[in-house]
Amino acid sequence: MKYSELKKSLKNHKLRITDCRMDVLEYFQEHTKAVSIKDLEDKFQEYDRVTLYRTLHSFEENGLLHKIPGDSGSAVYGLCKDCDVAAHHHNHMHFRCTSCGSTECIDTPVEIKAATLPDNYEMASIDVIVNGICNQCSSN
Amino acid sequence: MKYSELKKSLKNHKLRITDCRMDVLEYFQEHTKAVSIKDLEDKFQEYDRVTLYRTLHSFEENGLLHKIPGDSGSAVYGLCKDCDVAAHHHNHMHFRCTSCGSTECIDTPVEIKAATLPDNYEMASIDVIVNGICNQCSSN
DNA sequence: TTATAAATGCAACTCTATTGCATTTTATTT
DNA sequence: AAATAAAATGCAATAGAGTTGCATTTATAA
Ligand SMILES: [Mn+2]
Ligand SMILES: [Mn+2]
Ligand SMILES: [Zn+2]
Ligand SMILES: [Zn+2]
Repeated sequence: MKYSELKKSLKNHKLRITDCRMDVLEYFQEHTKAVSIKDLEDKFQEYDRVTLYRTLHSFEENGLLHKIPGDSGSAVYGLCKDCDVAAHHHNHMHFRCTSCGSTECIDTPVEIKAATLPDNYEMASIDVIVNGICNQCSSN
Repeated sequence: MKYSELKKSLKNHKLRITDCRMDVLEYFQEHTKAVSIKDLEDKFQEYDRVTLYRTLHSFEENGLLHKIPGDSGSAVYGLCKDCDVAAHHHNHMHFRCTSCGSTECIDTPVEIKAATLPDNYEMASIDVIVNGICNQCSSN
């Protein structure tokens, strides 16, 4: 993605333009799989760990990234499609490969039927995580 | 649950009978909400933290407990219904209350239609996490 | 260009979880 | 009941993920 587009994206999400943010956003654009803080630390050794953490937080806060639930360990993040500063709104699911450990957003729309909850439970949102073997791993 | 029942349950799952395991298993039986290591540390100060961790691991390994995916922070565990040493098999969903932070297993069966995945992705299992307000919080 | 607010780097710190090893306990065999 | 082998426990040290405070630098707007 072009430099000017990245910049516009940051501005649209009310974020100041900094080297770190530009580089991290570009990195996300270039990768289909979800990204961990570890990935960023390895890739961007010129930035402090804390700055990378704060970059992820500001991106999440302002609707550029969403945190993807995982069993534990390190959190992973995926690019948002249509979220903004005001609110996140997602309806896609996530795929976690048990072979290579990668996680990715799956955009093929899935009908998630409103869950049947017991009385007095109010649903706000739903996360669906599919576990299995990803395309890359299944072809090896 | 009776002492003899707890004991039988441990034996059925190929686990040796120890004080810590008996107490922890009983604790899980008495609680409907998912339990964190923090809960156990607070409750069972007579056992070392490491022992509690190892208890959770052995229970998970042997089909007594399942780990419930969470955004991050500390892991939580729920009692298994019909799992054994050989394998876990779950088809229930989890409810996470955004007000009190609790997580619990929801047993009302939910039709989770096989997700439409892109080519060459193989699904093995699926986790559904519903976020919202739990019954206790909604009545306050 | 200057002023203000925000972002960064660094060090220290907290919290969660794991590992190694000596000791104790459990289950099994005699 | 006593001896044995295997497993569980406690303790200390270590590792890893993430956060906080503060001085310095940078981005934006006046
Ligand atoms: Mn996603
Ligand atoms: Mn459950
Ligand atoms: Zn894979
Ligand atoms: Zn609640």
